[in-house]
Amino acid sequence: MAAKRVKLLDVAKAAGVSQGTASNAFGKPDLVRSEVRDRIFAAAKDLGYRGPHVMARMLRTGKAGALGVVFPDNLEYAFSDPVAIELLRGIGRECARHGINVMIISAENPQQAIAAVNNAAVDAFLVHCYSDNNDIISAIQRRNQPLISIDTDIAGAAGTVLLDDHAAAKTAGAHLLDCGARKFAILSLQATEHDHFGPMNANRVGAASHRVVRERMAGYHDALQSAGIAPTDIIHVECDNHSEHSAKMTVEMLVQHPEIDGILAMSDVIAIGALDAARELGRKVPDDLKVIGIDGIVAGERTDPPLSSVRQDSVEKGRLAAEMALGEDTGRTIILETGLLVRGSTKVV
Amino acid sequence: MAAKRVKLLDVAKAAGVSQGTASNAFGKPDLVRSEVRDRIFAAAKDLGYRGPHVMARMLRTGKAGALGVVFPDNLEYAFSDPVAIELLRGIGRECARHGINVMIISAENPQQAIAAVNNAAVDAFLVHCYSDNNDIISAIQRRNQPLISIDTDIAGAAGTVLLDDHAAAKTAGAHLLDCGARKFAILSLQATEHDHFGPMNANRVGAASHRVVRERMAGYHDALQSAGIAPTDIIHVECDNHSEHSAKMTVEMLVQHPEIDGILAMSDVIAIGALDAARELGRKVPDDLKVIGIDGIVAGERTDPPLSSVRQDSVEKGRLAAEMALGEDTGRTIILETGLLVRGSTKVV
DNA sequence: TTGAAAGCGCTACCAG
DNA sequence: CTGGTAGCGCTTTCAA
Repeated sequence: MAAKRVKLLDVAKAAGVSQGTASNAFGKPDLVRSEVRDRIFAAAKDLGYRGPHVMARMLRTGKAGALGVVFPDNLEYAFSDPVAIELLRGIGRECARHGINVMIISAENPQQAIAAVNNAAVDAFLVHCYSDNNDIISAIQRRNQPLISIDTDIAGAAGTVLLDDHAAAKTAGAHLLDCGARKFAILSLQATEHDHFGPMNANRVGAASHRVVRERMAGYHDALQSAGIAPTDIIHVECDNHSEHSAKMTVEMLVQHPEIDGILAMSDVIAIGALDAARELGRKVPDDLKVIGIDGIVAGERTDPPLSSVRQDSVEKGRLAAEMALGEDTGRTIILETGLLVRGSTKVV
Repeated sequence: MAAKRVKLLDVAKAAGVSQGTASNAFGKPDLVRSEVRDRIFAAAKDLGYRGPHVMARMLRTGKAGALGVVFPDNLEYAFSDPVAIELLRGIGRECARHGINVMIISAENPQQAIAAVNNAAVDAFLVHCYSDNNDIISAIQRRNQPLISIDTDIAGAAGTVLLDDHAAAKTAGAHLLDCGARKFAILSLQATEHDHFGPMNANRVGAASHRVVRERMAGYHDALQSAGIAPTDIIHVECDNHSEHSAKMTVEMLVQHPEIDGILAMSDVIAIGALDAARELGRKVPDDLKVIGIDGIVAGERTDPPLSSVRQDSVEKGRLAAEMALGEDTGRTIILETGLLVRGSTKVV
């Protein structure tokens, strides 16, 4: 029951060596003659010593052996969004390579999240967020440890990993035009820190503070503009990043604007909801209505019809972020490639 | 750049109080007169003090403020299996309620995993595994901290959360019988520490050391036995828990045993692969062939046809495990309910 | 309320 | 290679 009792000094005494040597036997075995080492291990086993105390070692060395991962925009996001999970998979893989654990900063609300950040024994932080004006991010910065930002630019970050979101969205828009769509709707991710789900007016569209939303919006508009379609000709709807919610929004939208024949969704999760909505309304995809997402999640292979998308490699994104956090060179920004993924929701294949 | 420079003592001196009082100002504000407290905070801000040093606090208090989660059977499992992710969601939710972070123990191989366990500053471990004879588990036990086991019985655990796997499988078997299936295949999860994927002979079936496999197997056999179907009349195939793999196994199996009209899969992931295989071979589900999984994952709603299953509440399973780890009462075993989920893969609905 | 001082257990340094 | 020892930064007695 009792916590850790016997300590290194006890072992050292029992083995007739100094504490320093005992420490080396565990931490740097090569520095200790094998004969002495065996004696130390024997004494340790004898006394029931469980190995160096983790927290004491941390304090002494200043290394936590863990990377903190934070999702300031949505604290439940880590284990609910498929893209976040791919990100974590990449992070986990790279951390494993380095013998480092992954700490998920978990909290119920932003205030708790700040405390969670302050209590986390980690060597660096990986932050996935949509914008950088955020108390949680400030709290992380105050810790003065390397901070890698994913999908946003954070001033002073030790590294940044991003997509070319503008290009990705432009690709999606161009593809729908190619497929013959002419009357468009954009299903946007949440545009600012405060949600305003539902139809977006021009003000709201312009107010997007989330970098990802701003860039993708501009990319869509760019693509459509080149076909003579102005932003004011486009229906904009802000959706929560859940298929159920986007399905509901899409139903309302399609009822009110039955002329829409092309839906540009800022995430595959949102796009999948749009497909559900289309099915519910009896709209034929891709004949009547074309739908394309962004992300290229695996679930998109199994939808009915399979979802076209602009894929990104989220696993690699996470891996790179972790690599930067664990590496030396600082201040770099990596921009990942994206690519068109044509499936049944835009074209009969 | 430099690490944390100014320390509590500096702040205390600057504010003209003792270190103890300064500590209290941060940790137990109520014990310090507000006037003094303000002076301390002012000094802190002045000197650029960033708040108590996490590792030092840990060493002193012995609390890590984090729960460790380990998947000894498959270290990549955490971020790839949908059931594991639900588990993590539940764990994350409960930890958030308690202001505790979640540490995922990550490693590339079992040996590294032992090091990862030993380096993890956590207050307790949550272990999801199929069987308990495992070096990683021994390493965790050596840490002498509360250990909650999920889906297996581990001797000496501070708590255990399980399903009634026997009943769950029996339910699945009985349902397929109800639906008219008469010639069965069981797609098993990996049965022992060492994989042996492919057709299982009676020896292999009997050798299952993984508790979940043993129980589910017995449950299936039980159900079918009552219809006069002996275990020897059943085709058994051991599958990796990936749809691609189970699809391949299922194709081979159905080619060799075209008479099969009922597939009992030990997980939904495996069952989804079986559906893919059936489609590939042009078998009509559910008319020609009925398929049922276990788990009730969300993805099963979107397969073609939607997947019948015996659902479990994995989120709640994780939440309960975390609750036990964070709570006081020790040694309990919780057995969660399961329930039949009828969808299109067994019955025209 | 506040102050003084004792460690938490270890690793890294320096001397031999 | 090995021994001695300082000190990582904090919280928490215990006394005043």
